[in-house]
Amino acid sequence: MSRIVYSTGTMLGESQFLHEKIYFDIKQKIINKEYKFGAMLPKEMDLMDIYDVSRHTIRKSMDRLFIEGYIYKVKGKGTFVKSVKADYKLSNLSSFSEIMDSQEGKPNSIVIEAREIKLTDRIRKKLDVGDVQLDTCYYIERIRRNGKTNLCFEKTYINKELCPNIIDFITPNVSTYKLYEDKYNLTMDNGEYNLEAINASPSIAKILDITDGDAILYMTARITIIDARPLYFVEAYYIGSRYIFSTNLKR
Amino acid sequence: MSRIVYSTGTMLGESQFLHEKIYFDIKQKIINKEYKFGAMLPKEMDLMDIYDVSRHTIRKSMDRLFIEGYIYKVKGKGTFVKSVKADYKLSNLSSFSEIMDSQEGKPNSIVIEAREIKLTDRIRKKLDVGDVQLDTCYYIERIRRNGKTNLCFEKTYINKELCPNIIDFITPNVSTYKLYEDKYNLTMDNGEYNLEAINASPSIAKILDITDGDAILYMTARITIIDARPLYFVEAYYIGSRYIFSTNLKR
DNA sequence: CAGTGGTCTAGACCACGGC
DNA sequence: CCGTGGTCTAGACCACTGG
Repeated sequence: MSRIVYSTGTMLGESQFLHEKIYFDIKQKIINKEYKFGAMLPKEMDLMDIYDVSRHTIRKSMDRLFIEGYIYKVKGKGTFVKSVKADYKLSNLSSFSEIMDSQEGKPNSIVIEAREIKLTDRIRKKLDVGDVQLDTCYYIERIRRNGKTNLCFEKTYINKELCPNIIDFITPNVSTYKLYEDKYNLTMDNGEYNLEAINASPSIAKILDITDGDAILYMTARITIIDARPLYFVEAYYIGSRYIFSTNLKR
Repeated sequence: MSRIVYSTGTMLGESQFLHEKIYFDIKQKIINKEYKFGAMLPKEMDLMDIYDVSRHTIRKSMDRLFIEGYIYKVKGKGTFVKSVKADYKLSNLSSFSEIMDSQEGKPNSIVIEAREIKLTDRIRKKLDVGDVQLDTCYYIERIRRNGKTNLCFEKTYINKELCPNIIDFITPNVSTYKLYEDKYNLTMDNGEYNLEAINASPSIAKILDITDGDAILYMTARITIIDARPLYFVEAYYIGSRYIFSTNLKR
């Protein structure tokens, strides 16, 4: 059994766990082309010797590399590096990416409104768990911008149960994301997204300072926490010519 | 150690593997509310007795239930059923879902064109692996419909290397999906999707029989096979008022 | 403190691919 | 046939939770 020899160069991550260290190390080697596209990785037995760990630990590292799209396996043959760059990590919950170079102008937002409102049936369906009866929720209306360019108009409906008094902390450029995580210790877990194309109505056009009928990417999403309780529901009107939604879907 | 007692009722799936049988069984019990929303599952030790298997096998079943969003775990406390229905299985590669009730009219398509074309630089970038030099690809132009209603106009660029002569098998309602899988034994693995909203150009409007300027959901996607080689690149113009794109993104 | 899930080991047998 | 990854077992120790 040899000693552990990890890749040199930029470290991708640290971990206290063997399987995660090995995952980072092999990922590093794939990125550094020490393991080239299409090539076969050392077989599990060899990796056991290389890292001086059990087979289970090797396989756990490989599982993660597989899920993230770096390798694939063929039973009876071996484990191979995918022939093209791949990182299937889903463009996480903040998955809208700007077309425009964000070199000039920083992302910022204008809060138009932040208050408690009565729930409509439509929104209640999105925020309700079933047994709890919600009457009100927090409502935030914002324009998101890049520098002085409008990007989208956004309405957010927040589950009051999960983050009481959150509107008291809302300021123009506060990250609601950070509020959820730090102030309320909530971890966002899943988002159900819907996207469609619509023509801007006169009122939306006015808010976004665009022309009536311009193409709008209308997105709704319900974001939930770890036990699947809805944290918030958001509807957003993205100016079509300024945003692209990107994602990876596996199999 | 007791004997295995599986759920009765509708079977969700069969498997030769213990971990998969247990996965199906627990999923069944969650759906049947034998394990209720928010409730704690039996601890791993108990599940080992219930199913008469080792801890590793139990944990493998639980891993899958976790990935698909049925359960969550809290270290030191236990494993719990998510409080709301959840199935995170990504709305797989055919993830466009119709708004319109598909009760009337069946999905069908009109092939406008199917031939071999020279690659432009733009398409080559999407289909190239790097070392191989592609000169041509297969090109298919289609209108997808539901009954007599147009849904989208679609241009597909297919990697010739992976499925030679595929255009000879293209007929109006053939499933290209099935061709890839059955005729060429290719398994689609991943898709990188981009979505944006645009106003219909005069030419697109004419093809889809809509009005100039109507909102269009313009989607491009590159679909790859297991070793990450691109199988095809597609660009599609979905009539905004008739389609919604839905997906789940985790964390 | 006891109880839970998370990590890790050492080993066995099987299924599939290719020679 | 051999070599590969896939399944499964039996057991150990650790880290976090809660009373």
